Amino acid sequence: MVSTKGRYALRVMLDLASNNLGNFVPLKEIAERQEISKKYLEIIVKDLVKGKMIIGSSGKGGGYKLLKTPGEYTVGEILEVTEGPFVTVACLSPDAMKCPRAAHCKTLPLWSEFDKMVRNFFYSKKLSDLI
Amino acid sequence: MVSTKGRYALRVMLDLASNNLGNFVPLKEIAERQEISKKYLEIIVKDLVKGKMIIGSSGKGGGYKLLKTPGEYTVGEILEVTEGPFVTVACLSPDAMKCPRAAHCKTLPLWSEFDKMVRNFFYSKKLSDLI
DNA sequence: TATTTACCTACTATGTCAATAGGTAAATAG
DNA sequence: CTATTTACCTATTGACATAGTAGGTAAATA
Repeated sequence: MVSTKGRYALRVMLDLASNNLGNFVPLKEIAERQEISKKYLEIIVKDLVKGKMIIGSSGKGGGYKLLKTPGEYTVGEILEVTEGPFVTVACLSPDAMKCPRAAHCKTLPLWSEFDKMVRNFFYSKKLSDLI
Repeated sequence: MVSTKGRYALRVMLDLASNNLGNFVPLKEIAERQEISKKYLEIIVKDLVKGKMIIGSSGKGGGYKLLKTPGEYTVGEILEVTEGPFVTVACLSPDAMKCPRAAHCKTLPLWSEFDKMVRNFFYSKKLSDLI
């Protein structure tokens, strides 16, 4: 299940890509266009800044801006920056304790294959594919 | 994210498929073999019974039994019976209020395509593929 | 200096997950 | 007919995540 955080992040990135005239775009404008609470978006863009997806500038004339062209972003990296690593099953989480049943678990290969498919799907979609 | 409920359900079904000698298998045995709390499994098998995946019989000599051959179950139906319908994004949930942005939403087709892929993945896997 | 913007810490209501607790009803073996 | 075994039932709980809100400070510009 993809949460609002990841979905909104993608919409922010798309909004910036569409209104990308080289200028900084204030979050207020994005919030209005996307009809999402500005307060909540603050949390999300913070993650995007930390993950080097966008850059922010304070003060008058400030706002947010993409760091690369829309073709250079994948949907996968945008989602991972905001939602954490793609792990559809706890057994496959990097920080999960090693399951003693893993070696002979009949279901693990299924989850592993699924995980791989999901990752591949999102990493093969570019931000520019959605414009 | 697939929860323990769905994962355990799949393991119960596989356990029944492997110990399927036509007899009823007591939950206690399944719980011991799978190293899962019997109490928690009760909730899960209840869903499986309600979803017509298995049948239960009380009293001595009782337990649970598959209703069909392992080749006639898909992983998808087992997961849906225990975890509810496959919906990776709230916007696509059947009981979600219709989003007014849906018509011109740039991201909706992506989620829709993803959902379809997930569904197709799990419905093309048979229980017998995991034995 | 006033205004606009990002950026920061903290808080909260609601819901889901992953169980646990303590029973009742049904079926069979002796 | 009684004891045992099994499924089946309702309710509760602690921990955590989700989806925000509240109220500020710092930075940059006009």
